[in-house]
Amino acid sequence: MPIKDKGTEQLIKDTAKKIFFADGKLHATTQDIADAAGVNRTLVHYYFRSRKLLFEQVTEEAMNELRQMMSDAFTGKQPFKEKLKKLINVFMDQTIAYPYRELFLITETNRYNQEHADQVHDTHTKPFLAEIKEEMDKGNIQVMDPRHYMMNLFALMAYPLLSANLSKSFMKISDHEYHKLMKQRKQLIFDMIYPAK
Amino acid sequence: MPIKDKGTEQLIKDTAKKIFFADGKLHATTQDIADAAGVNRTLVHYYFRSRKLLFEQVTEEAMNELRQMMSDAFTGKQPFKEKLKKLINVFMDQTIAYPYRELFLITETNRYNQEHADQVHDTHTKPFLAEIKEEMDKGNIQVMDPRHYMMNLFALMAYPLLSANLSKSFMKISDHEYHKLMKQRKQLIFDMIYPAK
DNA sequence: TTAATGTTTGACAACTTTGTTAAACAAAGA
DNA sequence: TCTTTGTTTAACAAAGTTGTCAAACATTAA
Repeated sequence: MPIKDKGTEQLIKDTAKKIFFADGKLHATTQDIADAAGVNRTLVHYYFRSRKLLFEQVTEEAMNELRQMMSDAFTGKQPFKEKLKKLINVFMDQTIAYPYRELFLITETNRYNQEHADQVHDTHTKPFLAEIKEEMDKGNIQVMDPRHYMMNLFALMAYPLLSANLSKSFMKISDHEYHKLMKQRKQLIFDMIYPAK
Repeated sequence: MPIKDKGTEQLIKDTAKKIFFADGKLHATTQDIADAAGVNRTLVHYYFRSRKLLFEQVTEEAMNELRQMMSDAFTGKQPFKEKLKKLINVFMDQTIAYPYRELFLITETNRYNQEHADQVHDTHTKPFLAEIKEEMDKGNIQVMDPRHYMMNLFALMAYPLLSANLSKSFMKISDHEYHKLMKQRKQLIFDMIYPAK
């Protein structure tokens, strides 16, 4: 009995992620994905049954990665400052590799009148917000609604990479220069969001 | 001779903008647009010749709006602080009305291997960056690469509205509450980016 | 009223994209 | 070897999307 080959299935999924999350080609067809993966398009249907199911699986896994990142960064007993550093480090690395991941999630939920958009089931955000609140009470960070603090953090991390092409055009920055700027942002964001006293 | 009717043409364009920029439905077809506008799909071709030309026109106008906003906010002799307030006010209002406008521009340029993505021809960004630099020299705002400052500003304004559905899910915020948070952000962003001494 | 011009519609053609099927192929156990 | 099971392919079918056309309709000038 032949071993069920995980190779091709994984290849298709990884290629789809590359096209959606890294290249930002949200309008890619199953043919585009198959071509990029170097396989026959029928295999997409063989492994995933339909385009929609492939999309759902990719979406689901991207959501899990997001949750996992939150969980990894915010469990354990290190001080808030260290957790924050870790979060920025991991999320920025992910966003550099996959700048359009959130964009994909957003457009996919917008696509079908956000029926099942609400069931996210994340258990780590609440403790995160609570820790932010504590840190404000301690006087370590600027006082505001912790939800604003969280939005600011993710905005500063995600948006410049998301809008890279637009920003490069407007500010006339070369690819090389832009990359250099992005590398500086981990530290810069930390300093903005957790200022030295 | 009948007057060339600008009504229907404008209606189609406005509807397209509503679907793309406000609803974030980037995969909308010409049929979707025609239905939403309540007109026959053939009219889309009558007025715009092809789907691609409609898209290009919508893209072009969105880019012009962005440039216009920069120009409006950054010409004149008011102090930097006032210009900044004005920019935040106008851009936030635009982004609340059209949260997905930039997202549309980004995905459309990603779609066709960014051939003509570079020709933005914006003349207001450079003076803007220069004014930021001046303000840093005066000690009024935190010293960093002015381009980072600009990216931070736009990130803080655009991202929370862009990712509203995602944020609402993760933080379990209702539509009503989210709207309230967004209204607070004009002031909050100004305070972050131009802190009182 | 009639002619001219612009607008709107439905029917149809062309093309693209998705999904299905049967057959060929490959690997491994009996 | 032969059978079984899983994998890959090409051909085809179905659906969706875009684009064209001729005819109907509306408005205004002559």
